[in-house]
Amino acid sequence: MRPEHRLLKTDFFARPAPEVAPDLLGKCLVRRTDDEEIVAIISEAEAYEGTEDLACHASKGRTRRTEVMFGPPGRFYVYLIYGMHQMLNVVTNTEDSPSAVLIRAVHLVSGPGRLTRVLAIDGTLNGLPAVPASGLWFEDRGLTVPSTDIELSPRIGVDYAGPIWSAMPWRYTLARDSLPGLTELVKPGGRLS
DNA sequence: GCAGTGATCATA
DNA sequence: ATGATCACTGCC
Repeated sequence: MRPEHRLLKTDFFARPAPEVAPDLLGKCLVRRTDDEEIVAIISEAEAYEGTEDLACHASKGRTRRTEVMFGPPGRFYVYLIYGMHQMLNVVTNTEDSPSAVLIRAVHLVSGPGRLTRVLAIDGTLNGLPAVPASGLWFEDRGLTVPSTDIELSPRIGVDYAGPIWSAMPWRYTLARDSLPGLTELVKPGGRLS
């Protein structure tokens, strides 16, 4: 990791999910396995905040699955959905407010299920801290996303949470127009690579 | 529009 | 033990 590739540390994640999620847009998700290192620019994220938020798994209480969200921020919350797709979240806020941000899309990959497949993410990462030693972490590579490039909309697939929580505009998407310029920056040979 | 696929959790 | 419920994707 080069000096200007700043690892996002615990304090970045120790805030409410609706603050962390938009700040993650334009940040990099870096995956290192034995073979390779893959860098992906986060282009879509959703906030799941606390026990009040009926769309948040933590609203069901503290169970074996949700245990990670009740722990310290900056750890991965990975779970399997529909028997097929691994979902990648990073735990946010404090232990008083179990919350997480779902990484929904990265540039050139769409959908939170496809991105975990591409990045070789599965449950073995669940509960691990987002640091290089885990093989998966977040970096600030100097890209700044103006707030005008961030689109807000309701979270996907959470109608069961009722009218209030399902309508909450906690899905943050990087506007399509702002993407091409951003990828140039992290390509091999690009200014920031 | 809906099948596929399996962990998880409440109910018993 | 059993069954319902999924923060999804791809093919019809």
